[in-house]
Amino acid sequence: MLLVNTLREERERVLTGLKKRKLDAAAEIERIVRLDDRRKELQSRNDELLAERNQLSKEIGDLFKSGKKDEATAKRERVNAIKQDVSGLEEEMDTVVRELEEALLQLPNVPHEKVRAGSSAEDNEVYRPYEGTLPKVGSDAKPHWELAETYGIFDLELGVRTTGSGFPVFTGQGARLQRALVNLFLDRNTAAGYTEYAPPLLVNEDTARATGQLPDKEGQMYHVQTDDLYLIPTAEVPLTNLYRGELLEADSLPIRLTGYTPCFRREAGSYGAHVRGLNRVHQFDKVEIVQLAKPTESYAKLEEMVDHVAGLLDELGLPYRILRLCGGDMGFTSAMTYDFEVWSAAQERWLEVSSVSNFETYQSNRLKLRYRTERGTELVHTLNGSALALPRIIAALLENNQSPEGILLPEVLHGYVGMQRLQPVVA
RNA sequence: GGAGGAUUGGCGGAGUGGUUGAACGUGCCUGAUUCGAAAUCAGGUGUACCUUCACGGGUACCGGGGGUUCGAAUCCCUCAUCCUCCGCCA
Repeated sequence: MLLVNTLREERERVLTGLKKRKLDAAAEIERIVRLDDRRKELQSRNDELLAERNQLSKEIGDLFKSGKKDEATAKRERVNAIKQDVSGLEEEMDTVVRELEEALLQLPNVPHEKVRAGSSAEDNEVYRPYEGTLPKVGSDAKPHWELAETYGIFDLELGVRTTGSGFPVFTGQGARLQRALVNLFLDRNTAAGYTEYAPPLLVNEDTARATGQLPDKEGQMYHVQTDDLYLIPTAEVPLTNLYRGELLEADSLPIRLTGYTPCFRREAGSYGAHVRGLNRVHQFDKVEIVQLAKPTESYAKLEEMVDHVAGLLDELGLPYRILRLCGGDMGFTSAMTYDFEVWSAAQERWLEVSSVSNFETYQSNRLKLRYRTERGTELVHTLNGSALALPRIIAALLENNQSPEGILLPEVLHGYVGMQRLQPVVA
């Protein structure tokens, strides 16, 4: 959530920034500033009345002690009148504040200066292209959903039986591969200074609101109505919220967190070839990294995270490119986002496997997550990224590394999986 | 699921209606003492919002919300969390 003061003091930057999202917010910002003016006015008036009440109450106490009942009674009437006014003012203030909050909640984050304007994925900028030549796997190459049958990696039909479509059941060496990847990623992340957490998979409404899933993405989360809890769409939500409401010391920053969790997404909509197999599912595994950083350092940390994720993909030997998303394709809460896409040789398309973002103070404002500076307190910057999301990594590994000898695993996985290649389970 | 107890500042812990943002201790900061340090002594030490060019002033906050009262950390209602005991359970 943007700060009203930002809207006041950096109006032009906000407006030009939001235009990159194809959003003209001039009128809305004007309205918000006016609401905030009204809020201040009401609070000033209310504070004055309360000050008078406090003063009179003191006097009443003294008058009673010295037995001047009549004077006390007169002042008591004045206080009662003040209370009337106060309750009226507070009611109006509640209305104004609620309206203000709702309006602010509707405004997305301001894209960073370097972010391109654009309305869709078409306009994204290739930030770091793939340098090598893309692997060719021949015309008889199979997509991963066919390989999954041959090699017993996962079974979508079983998922339908237990749950419904979009809930893959990983089987045998597929389940093993999955676990191996989780372990590899967590090991690499903790080695890079990220502290490992295993957070809850269900979160309450305050938590979902603080990182921006509510109200913007309400329909994308599974909601457990009986207990009013949400299944997490990403570990970002519980991990970042671990620090909600904290006032940190400057020397504790940056804070680096990592965690493995299943992620749940309703993703109502598109069907067809693009969502076959593991390309888009309702439940998937992901290892996430999160950083809390000083504003002056956050973009350096963003680059650090990008390099870290790139290192993981290098180790896996997967061809990938890095995009810097345009304004229109970025998430609501992000100021700058890099997407990582791996090449899926049999499908001959790029698959998104990681998204690394700087949210600046957009989340920390909702989180009330600050740190102490020489001058006072300041909101920290929050960042996060996938390191990595598993299904499409598995898809790419299967497709790119298929061979007559089986699925050749990258060396880094040999120890983790306990084999050098996956063998067919059916002829 | 049932019964009881608790929730106060960085920490410990007072405080059952009035001048208490909160005793006392401890931690931390500054100064004095010291060659330096320890010890000791003195002073300071929360957050948010409103207001002010500034100095400063004001309001709110003692788990959350609501109420009683001229006045609430203190009384009432409600919710949450934690602890203890019982039940159930991976």
